[in-house]
Amino acid sequence: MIERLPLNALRAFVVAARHESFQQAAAELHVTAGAVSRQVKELESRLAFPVFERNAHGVRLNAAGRRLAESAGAGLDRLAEAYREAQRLPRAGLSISAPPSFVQHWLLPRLAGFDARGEEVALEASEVLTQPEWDDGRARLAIRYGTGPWPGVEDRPLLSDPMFPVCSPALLERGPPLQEPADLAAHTLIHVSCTEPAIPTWRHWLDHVGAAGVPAPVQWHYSLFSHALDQAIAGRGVALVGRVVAADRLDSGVLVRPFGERYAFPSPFGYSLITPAAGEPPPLAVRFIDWLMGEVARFREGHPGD
Amino acid sequence: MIERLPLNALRAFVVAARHESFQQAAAELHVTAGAVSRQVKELESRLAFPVFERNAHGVRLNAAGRRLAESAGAGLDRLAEAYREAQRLPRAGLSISAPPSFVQHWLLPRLAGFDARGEEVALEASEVLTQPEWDDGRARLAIRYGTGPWPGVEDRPLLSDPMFPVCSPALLERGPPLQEPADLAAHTLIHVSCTEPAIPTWRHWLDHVGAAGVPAPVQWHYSLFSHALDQAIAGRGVALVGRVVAADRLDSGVLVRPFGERYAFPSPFGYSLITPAAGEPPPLAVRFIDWLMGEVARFREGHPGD
DNA sequence: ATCATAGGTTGAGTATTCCTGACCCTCGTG
DNA sequence: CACGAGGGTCAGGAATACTCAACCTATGAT
Repeated sequence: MIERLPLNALRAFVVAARHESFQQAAAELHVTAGAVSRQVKELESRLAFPVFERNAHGVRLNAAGRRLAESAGAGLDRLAEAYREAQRLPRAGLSISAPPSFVQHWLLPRLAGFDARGEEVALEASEVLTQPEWDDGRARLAIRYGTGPWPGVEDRPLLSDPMFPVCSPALLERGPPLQEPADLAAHTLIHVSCTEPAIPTWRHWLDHVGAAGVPAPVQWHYSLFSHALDQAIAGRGVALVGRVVAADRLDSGVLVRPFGERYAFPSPFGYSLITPAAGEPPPLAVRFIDWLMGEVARFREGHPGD
Repeated sequence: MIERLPLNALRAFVVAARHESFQQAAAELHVTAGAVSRQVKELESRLAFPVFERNAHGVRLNAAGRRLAESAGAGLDRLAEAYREAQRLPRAGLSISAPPSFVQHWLLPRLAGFDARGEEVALEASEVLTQPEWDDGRARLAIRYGTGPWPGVEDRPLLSDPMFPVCSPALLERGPPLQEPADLAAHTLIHVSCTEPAIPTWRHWLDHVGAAGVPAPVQWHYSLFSHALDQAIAGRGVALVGRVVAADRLDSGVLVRPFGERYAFPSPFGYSLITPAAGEPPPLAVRFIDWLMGEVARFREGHPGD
């Protein structure tokens, strides 16, 4: 009988039954209300009886629908619990979650120096600036960009992240003069935006360097530092970025700081290593953390700024 | 979490786990072993760990797989039970299961005479010659073609079904002579086959009429009397059929009995009305049975042969 | 050593299912 | 009358599931 179960229709129904709303069920299932409507219709067709009473302002379970929702819901909950438990099973390997630009511009270039000794390491680029809700059984670490603190987890600050303008050498040489902050008014400004939480903007930076009266409309907004860096390298403007992701590009010369070491904004945002508050980290995680701390120390030596 | 469950993969896995065989799971699920293999692979990919140990001669659950199979299986069983219970809920209407040819050639032409009074009647053509396993909550009747008895249900014989040859009038007039059974050797024979149970064949008929020595290779086999009747009407040969489904065509003259009323084979197969052994039939079912018995009586009057 | 068989795997393509977007409906409210 | 809310459905597209065929390994028979 299992083979004949209309599983997708039953799931849509159970969620719709719980809400007594196709709209809310759709939101929970990440589909449109039309999709829920169809699935419920399909179920009613197979059962040859309705499960909802319908009227213009919504649906309500009928008696048969309620019975089915209760028992089918129990089955689905059991199934979900089984799956969740399986996901939490401990397994070999390491799972690391870190901001995409950090991964690309800081972690990956150094990661070759870490010897996983044949164990599986999963590197997950994650744009969220919140602490992760780990849901698999792999040993897990997260590197997060934010202001901290990070409640409920073990929080180890890695690197502070002062912010400053960067641009391509060509723009500096051939573009409008760029010697003082006021000169930025004649340039295209590139910014990395994030509204929640609000990372520092050009406005913050200008206020900090005493150029509060300088108008500085930003023409370009990007959600990733990677993209802002790429556009700056391409000469399309001056980007306000953090030193961690910019360091290698500055070292290599494809980006320059137009005002030299001056005018760094001491951003409250920085990178932290987050680990679960409880439990003994497995050896692979311990080795990774040791390696990471060594790289962080090396970076600090080569780029004073904390 | 329910929205993220890979339901189809979990179902394939649970069945494969029960059998510890993708082949057997495939058979139960009515798919190919390749489909089961893919679903299990998909599940393992999402969980990031294997659930089976594999070798060349088959699969075996590993410990993690066993745990998941047990709890997920419980969830699916719960879901299946909920669905089954819903299917069994009593509902208005009547469900009638009957052989396709009987429906087409006997029941439908008469059914206009039955007043359902606005209630829903579901007529299900069913080729199976076994007693039905009713699985929905509608009041249910079945008409079955067979030899009986039908254990565990209430069995009411309706019509016996002597078998005899029929052909088109044109074939009789213009074809090879067809006056005695031996003449059949010069004709194309049409037969309705069913191996389980074995309904009477031309061989049985010839033996019965004392023509055991007459060779009679059957050129055409059909699984439905409908098709055999149609081919006979089209003049493509002589069909051995039962009187119940042939009656209307004989009455209308599009088919004739080449040997007249002679040589009817008293087949042990006949039509029976089957109802559940327990429970009080609802009024609609009672009315339908009364109507059916009336039609059966009328048929018997017009076509002596019991 | 070769061949046949069994069970599982996978590439490529097709079939089926599921979903979306847009437009429609009824009902209630202002 | 207009608007909003919630559900229903057509038509088309996206995603998933499946099939078929060819492949693999291991085992047993010759």
